[in-house]
Amino acid sequence: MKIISYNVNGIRAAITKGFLEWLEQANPDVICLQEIKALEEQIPVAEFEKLGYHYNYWFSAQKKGYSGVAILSKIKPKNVVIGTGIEHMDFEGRNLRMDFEDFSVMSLYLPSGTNSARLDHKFMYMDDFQKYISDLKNEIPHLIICGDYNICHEAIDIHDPVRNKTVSGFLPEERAWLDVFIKDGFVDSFRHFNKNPHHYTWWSYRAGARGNNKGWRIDYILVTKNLENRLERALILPDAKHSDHCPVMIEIN
DNA sequence: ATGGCAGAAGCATTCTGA
Repeated sequence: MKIISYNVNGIRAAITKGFLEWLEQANPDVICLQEIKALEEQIPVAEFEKLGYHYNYWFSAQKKGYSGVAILSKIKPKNVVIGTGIEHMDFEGRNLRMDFEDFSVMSLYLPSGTNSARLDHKFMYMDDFQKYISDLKNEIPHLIICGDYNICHEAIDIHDPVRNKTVSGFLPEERAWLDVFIKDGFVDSFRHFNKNPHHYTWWSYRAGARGNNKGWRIDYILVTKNLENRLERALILPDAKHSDHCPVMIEIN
């Protein structure tokens, strides 16, 4: 089973850049999207149906054109959960889950900390998300959390760890949170197979950052440890260029 | 230390991103 996670930075803009053709080629069974920046009625959902994605769920933010996540699946889920049930984590459309026979797949868009108010919100989200997942693992022991965590884990996950140590996304407190979150029961699927530096999933649009590979690795597919021995592959797909992020992928048996 | 680019709303410019 192939699972992809992709922050598309606006699904409509991504489609104008060939996202649908890419999706047909990549052909995942399940794709988790973040930053769809659209309401369901603004999205050409029939195009996804044509590609075999018959189980599509879109969770938009209350604010038009902002944030929002989705999961598209070729496989019928047993159950779908929209949001966490906690208001401050749900009003911006950041969390969606599909339960399949022997594991669940979540699409997560963790807030960014662009200013001090948003950073406070991000930390609150992180704290409550950690508790939410800690409880959820009792109910759903086999869990795959795909998404944009807006946090680089380690120094090798960013092109310039010195310059960015006071920038949200690479703050010591954010990195420590992600470190504990992972160590408390998850495997970072990409790092399970690849320990090398210079692999990123987001680049600024500015100053030729992508061409110079000055990026950050902030998109992850974390799987619970009980799924580790079922991982067959994990890749970053930097050739897909419909967004300032690129997709990440796993194959799991 | 600063700026640089892009998507979307809604129609000029503002907000947001990380």
